[in-house]
Amino acid sequence: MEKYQMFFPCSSSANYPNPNSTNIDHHHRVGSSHVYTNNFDGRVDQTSDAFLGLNSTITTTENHVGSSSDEVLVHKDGHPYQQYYQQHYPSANAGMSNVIVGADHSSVDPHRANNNDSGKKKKGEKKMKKPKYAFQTRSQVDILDDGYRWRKYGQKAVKANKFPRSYYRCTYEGCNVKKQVQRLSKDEGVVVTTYEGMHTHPIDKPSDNFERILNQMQIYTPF
DNA sequence: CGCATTTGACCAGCGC
DNA sequence: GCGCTGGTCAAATGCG
Repeated sequence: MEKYQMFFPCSSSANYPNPNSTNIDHHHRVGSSHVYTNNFDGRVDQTSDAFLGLNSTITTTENHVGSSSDEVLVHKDGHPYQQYYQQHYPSANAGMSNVIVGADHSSVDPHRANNNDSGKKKKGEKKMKKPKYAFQTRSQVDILDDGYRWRKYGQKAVKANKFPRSYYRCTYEGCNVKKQVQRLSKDEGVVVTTYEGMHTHPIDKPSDNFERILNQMQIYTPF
């Protein structure tokens, strides 16, 4: 079951290509309006403006970093998730051609979320940054069953997107993992799930959750 | 009854 | 300073 967890941004496993680790300290910081899509044939396609309107600010200029803008980080030598996934799920490659996309180190609730509670941030404290990982999938359902239990805590209309963004938090006690789910307005079939933080506990439904996600995906060709 | 969802209010950061 | 936007809170509501 760990293996599922490792693919998601929630594991602290050393096998997971953690963007915070030295493995990726030569990562290439790309413009915030770019997204990398796996092809699993060794290429990493760069598509423009595909980070989904996840934040409207990221679609404006390349070096602009707004309050909530996302800096998409990719591994210098290709996509780490791609490599990891190929290693562990070689049989499912076909279904993964539409999957993600990118990780970022955007700012996270600088005023409240001091990692795990109550929130009040001390004056002068620097913004905390947590890695975020965005999964772009083509799916009829918004919520992909990743095996964890989530509680919805908010929903917001997003600029330039007719679909609202939903905010979820892991319900496991002490676990502060969050995710955002949003459907693309320019392609209603595409759902973007952004994970933030790391789970501090085993998966709740350890069975076949990852395969289930794959089954919910359809092949996505950007153009 | 307990838990999850909805939704308006609130707050902070940013650009102008 | 003001308005806009994203993110969160929390009371109200819904549901099994």
